[in-house]
Amino acid sequence: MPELPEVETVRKTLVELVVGKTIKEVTVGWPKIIQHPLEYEQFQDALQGQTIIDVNRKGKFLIFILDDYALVSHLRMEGNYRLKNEDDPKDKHTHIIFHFKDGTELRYRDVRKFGTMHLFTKGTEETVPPLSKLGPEPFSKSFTTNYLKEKFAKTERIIKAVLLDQTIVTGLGNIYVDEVLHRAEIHPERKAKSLTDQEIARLREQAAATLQESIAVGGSSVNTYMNSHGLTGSYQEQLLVYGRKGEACLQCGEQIEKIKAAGRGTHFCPNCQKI
DNA sequence: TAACGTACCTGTGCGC
DNA sequence: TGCGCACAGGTACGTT
Repeated sequence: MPELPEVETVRKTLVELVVGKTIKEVTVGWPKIIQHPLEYEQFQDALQGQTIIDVNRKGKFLIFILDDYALVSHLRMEGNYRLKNEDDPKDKHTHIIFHFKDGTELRYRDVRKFGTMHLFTKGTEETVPPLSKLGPEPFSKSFTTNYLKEKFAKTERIIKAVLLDQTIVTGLGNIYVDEVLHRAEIHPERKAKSLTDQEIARLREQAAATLQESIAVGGSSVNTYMNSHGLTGSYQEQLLVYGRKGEACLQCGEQIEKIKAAGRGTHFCPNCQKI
């Protein structure tokens, strides 16, 4: 499932593949993916003749910058983009196709149809949801120990739930939250407000480091994620706890456990991460 | 208002 | 072998 490092990898490849291309028309096979405007025909009409100027990212959202619009795309669980020629065979899970004037097309494929797209007038996209609700990214200047301390003090939730909350910190998903908590030696079911200053500092540091290390190797490729070249990342080889239930902890040798926390499958080492 | 539960989806894996 | 069910998970929205 794409989290911040995977989305960043997709963004980089999209910049190489589609910047400068002009959209001839758009095919929408599953209208529910288009969240804004409400009528998908308006989405199709607006995109006709638009050239892709850049591809940005905020948290796990991709932002296609066009002449007059910004297309905000979330891949959710299994969404991915592939650049194809118009005569290449179609796949049954391809739901949106951006046909370019040069005969190529950008295909949005999403087995579970969870992904979303919002089209806004350029310049307004950051002022409305979903982007306006996002908190800072783990490597932004505003993501400080004091910022976290303030947020944690105001909630009764466990740390796992708080780190998954994109309004607190954007970019972490289930995999990286487990990894960051293990690296910071914090039990996922600890109340966020119970963390010491030292633990919060460790958490902040590990969140930034984990994501940066993953971006450097192209993200992780758990399950079905692929970037737009059809290539996979390699960070999954460095995962310390996620998907390793019953295996030995690489730090201490204790068996990795899997529980349900914040409604999500949660992996941790009961020895390194004591409650 | 905060926190929790559920819906959205489909492929996969497991048990019977 | 084949069927049916539980599970996976990010976010929005409804409920408590």
